Amino acid sequence: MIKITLPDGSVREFEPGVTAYQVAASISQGLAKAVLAAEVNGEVWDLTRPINQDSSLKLLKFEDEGGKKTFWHSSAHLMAEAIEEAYPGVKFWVGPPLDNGYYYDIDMGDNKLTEDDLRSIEKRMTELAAQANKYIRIEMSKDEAVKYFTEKGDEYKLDLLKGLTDGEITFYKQGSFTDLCRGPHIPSTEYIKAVKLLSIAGAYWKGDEKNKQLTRVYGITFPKQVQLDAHLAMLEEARKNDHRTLGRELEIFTFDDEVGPGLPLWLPKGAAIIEKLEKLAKESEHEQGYVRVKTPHLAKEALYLRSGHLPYYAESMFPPMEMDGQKYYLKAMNCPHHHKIFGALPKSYRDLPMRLAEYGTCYRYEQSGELFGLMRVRSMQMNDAHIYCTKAQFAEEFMKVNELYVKYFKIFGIDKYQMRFSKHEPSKLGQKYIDNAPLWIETENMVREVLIKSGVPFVEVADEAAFYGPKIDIQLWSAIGKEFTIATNQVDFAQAERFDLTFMNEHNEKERPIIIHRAPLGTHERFIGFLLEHYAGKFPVWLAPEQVAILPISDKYLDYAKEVRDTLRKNGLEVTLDDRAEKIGKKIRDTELKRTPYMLVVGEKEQTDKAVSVRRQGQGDLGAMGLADFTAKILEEVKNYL
RNA sequence: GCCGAAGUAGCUCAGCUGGUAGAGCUACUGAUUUGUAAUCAGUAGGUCGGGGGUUCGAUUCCCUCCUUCGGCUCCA
Repeated sequence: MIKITLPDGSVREFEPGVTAYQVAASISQGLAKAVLAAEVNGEVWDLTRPINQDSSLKLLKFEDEGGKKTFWHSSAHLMAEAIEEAYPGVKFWVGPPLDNGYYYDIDMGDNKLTEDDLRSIEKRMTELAAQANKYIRIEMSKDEAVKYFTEKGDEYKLDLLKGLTDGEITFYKQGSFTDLCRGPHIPSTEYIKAVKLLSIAGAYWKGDEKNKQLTRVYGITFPKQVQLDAHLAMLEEARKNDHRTLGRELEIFTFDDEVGPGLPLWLPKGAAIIEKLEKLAKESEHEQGYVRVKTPHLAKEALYLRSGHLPYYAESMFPPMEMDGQKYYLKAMNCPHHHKIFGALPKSYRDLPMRLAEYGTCYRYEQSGELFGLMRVRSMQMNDAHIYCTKAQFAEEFMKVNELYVKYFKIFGIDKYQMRFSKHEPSKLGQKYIDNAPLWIETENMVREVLIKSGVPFVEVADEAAFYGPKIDIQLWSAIGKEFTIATNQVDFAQAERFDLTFMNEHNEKERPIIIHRAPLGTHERFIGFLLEHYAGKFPVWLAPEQVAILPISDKYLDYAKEVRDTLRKNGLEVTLDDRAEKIGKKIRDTELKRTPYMLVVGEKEQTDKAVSVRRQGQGDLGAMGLADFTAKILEEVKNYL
């Protein structure tokens, strides 16, 4: 007998060779029906795989992460079966589960998939699922596997086999489809009741754009139709919170064909938000001893040759324009200009740390396919600053930048983010990264030490650094689940030398500063795009582009309404007056939809009492209040970033 | 840039297999003077993304360019 330990700590005894399914069945029939896979000693297994020794066991249902992943992985195989059946001879690369569904990368040969084809594949998948075919695990030696795929002429699976050794090669078969696969899988296709294929896309083989492009089909499945319906409804709902939709509805920004792709136009309300963000940043930076500078939007080629951007970054820059026999580039970043400012006057160690800040506008030639609303644009204004400091000051300066992040994220109520320590990739020195291995290692160690000391959780990722040094990126997710770097904090050990930047130290010797590039609020474009989604358009009072709307009951009270408006405006608030000849219900409805935080209803009573009837967006009527009291209340909220 | 899809009024969308376009909201005008999520009536608004082709005739079919969307690659 072997001992099976369940997550609640209870131990049950079984004959060796017992399967997780049998364990589930011994507990209850209902459980046995719902369970999809099992975690055996921390590893996800097929339900039908025999367990031969004492083990810990966790039964995974669809609701469990591992169960879901297994379910979708098996669904990918089911889709592959339907596709192979309809298009014999197509070759399959990989078909992994995702957080929401799965995909399979396929070399379709000369076949092309259309949306209509997806519908018929879906239909066939449902039919195949109903056949209740079992997913059968087959162990195979490497020689056998190589032979199988050589005969099949499948170079993709042969390529996968290269990385595998004997003993770890398994195949899975369901119905007519057999695939090289490590598994695990659900017991049978009959669990898959609801199928939706979401999209067709091209995906480069192994993610390298020099390779052939395969056809990637995205899909999602569920054990119940109602779950699929709910999922699709949720996607629909998420689309309503997409910053592109909200940006249009709330009149924040627009794009125009004649201005150009990726070049957003900020409408007055968008500009109002920008003003407030800048105010916050400028005040915060001022407190931390930053000084502000201003630099032009272009510069001669020589500047970017010196900075190293041209060799490493040219593809992302707009092509140069010729003037007076010189090439000029639109700036893709502010640092070279700032370095020139640092270098313009001799510096002493007493001047350091020197923190040069600018909301500089940069232009980057993003590939057309990458443009994405405000999140990925070609002109952007960065919450930029460069800190020039000594090695001894580095840790403290770096920590202070982190403090800024934390302060900002608290104000904005951002709690779901990931701090990513982006490192270089040694094999790409001299191509993607400046060729100085020891300096990379030294700097990365320095950054890691500071990060560990700061106690903020972070992940390390290779091959994500800037060309001049490692960086800390803050990753956030958009309403529709796209991941973005919102903020960045970069260490630069290369440019001080390239620009020959020095300061005189205490011993009357010239020394190079370390440079920190930092942009805690990223760019206005991406940050406001993110905020739109984060707040679902309901900006807090301090940040709202329209903070108060005054809604007179009728035009008899317009004079008083104007008085209220002017009083609030004198206090620096963004106020509008709805003087349309509409009924109050209509005015309220329209203002609610604009997400204006405060509505002030004014009529006979308010005029007599010098008062306002306050209505909070999303909350309803808060009752009447003296105008002076309301002004004090809202100013207090603004002051506290509420 | 690559693979796939789409582009009709300011917005959301309708327009069967080719016979030069329609609704709701918005805007404007008038009436209504209104008390916490839509008052009524009228008016205006589109070289159907641009260009070219096929056709007696193109929003509809074909080509091409532009833009947008879903991905890939890339990135703040």
